[in-house]
Amino acid sequence: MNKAEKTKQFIVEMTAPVFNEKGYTGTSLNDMTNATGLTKGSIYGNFASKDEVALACFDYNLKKVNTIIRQEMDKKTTCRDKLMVYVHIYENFLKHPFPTGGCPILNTAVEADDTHPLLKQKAVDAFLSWKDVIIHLIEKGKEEGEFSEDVNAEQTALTMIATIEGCIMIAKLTGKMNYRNAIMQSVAKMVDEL
Amino acid sequence: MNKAEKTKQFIVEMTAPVFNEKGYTGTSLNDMTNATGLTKGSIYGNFASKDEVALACFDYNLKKVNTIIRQEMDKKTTCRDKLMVYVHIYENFLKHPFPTGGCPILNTAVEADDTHPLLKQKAVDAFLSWKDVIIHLIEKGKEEGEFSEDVNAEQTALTMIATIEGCIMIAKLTGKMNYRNAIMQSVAKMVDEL
DNA sequence: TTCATTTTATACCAAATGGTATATTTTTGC
DNA sequence: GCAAAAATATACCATTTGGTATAAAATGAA
Repeated sequence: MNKAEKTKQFIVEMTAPVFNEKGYTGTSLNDMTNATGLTKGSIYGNFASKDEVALACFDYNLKKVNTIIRQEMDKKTTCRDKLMVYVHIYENFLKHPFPTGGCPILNTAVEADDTHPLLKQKAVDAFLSWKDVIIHLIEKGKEEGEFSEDVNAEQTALTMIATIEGCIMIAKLTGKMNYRNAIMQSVAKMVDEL
Repeated sequence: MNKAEKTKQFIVEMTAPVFNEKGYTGTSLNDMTNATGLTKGSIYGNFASKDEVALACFDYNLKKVNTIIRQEMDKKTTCRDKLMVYVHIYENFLKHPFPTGGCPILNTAVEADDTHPLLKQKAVDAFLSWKDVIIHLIEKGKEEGEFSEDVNAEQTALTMIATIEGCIMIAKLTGKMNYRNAIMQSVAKMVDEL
């Protein structure tokens, strides 16, 4: 990894939290120079535009979440326990190196309507792949006799994600940890009843 | 209602969808003059700042949602049917005069972190009052023997709201109506099992 | 109808925005 | 250790930002 690649990585690492907190429009080039300590020229020497940095930051933030989830899932053996990882992670996400500003999918989905199609597409892809992970876990659980055969995998996946994302929004909005715990308990019940 | 009040109302009506779609930071004074056809001077003759317009727009958008919900609820008699109103409204919200850009609570919650405290406070208040409405409906349903006594009203309210908001986010992100329907079906099941 | 008051438009402001051309420094292969 | 290449900083650019002073026009009570 040469200097340029290191700096590129550095810029992403330092600005990713800012983009996730303030959003694409809310983050200015000034914010980016402040976060990195670099100058505009330096940033534009490594990236073609603000957009390009924002896209790289989304990937970085998403990868951060996905790494945590995969790590925790690998520790579990049953499909039910693997699904429960979502509950446990969001129940005490302070213990994990979670991206500052919350879920990048939620943040991007809400901000990037028609204004930032590339960013929105990344959010769509991330959501669909998350849904697939859950669906496959449920189908595998069915095959292995862990879950009931008449569980609707896609509906369950969609509802789980919706509830978790809503939970993140509410927790961030109100700051109430017991709200978050109550909602995640419902998700746990949902997984239990599969 | 004199001219000034009419214009104020007009400005809010025309800019409310823009604020809800593009967010506070994403909406410029230019957007506001375009949406209204008025000039900056005219807008600033009726409002002290962009903030003040944004706050009025949030109230306007929220009232729009709440009016629809209250109207539909008044048509129902049982607590279960009243709770189901949320399901039916979001299942085919195209039939209702829903604010452009989706749920103002969700949009504001995600954007207004620490940057716009007044806007955030409005979102918090709106959320809490929504939660209270559901809690009261559940408690009333318990009293009237409609729901089981051991239902946790607050947990149910929180989970319902989380799922609905997550549903709105997913529907807007993917544009898939069947995703939305699947999730709302889960909410319906939740209300059914009370 | 008049005239004071309110409402709207014009023309401006400083600051911040995203971006770039160029100069300077730092790496890096030899 | 040195030149070529790459990375970074400086200084600038046009445009847009939120906002305002002031002039023009519309309104409304007498």
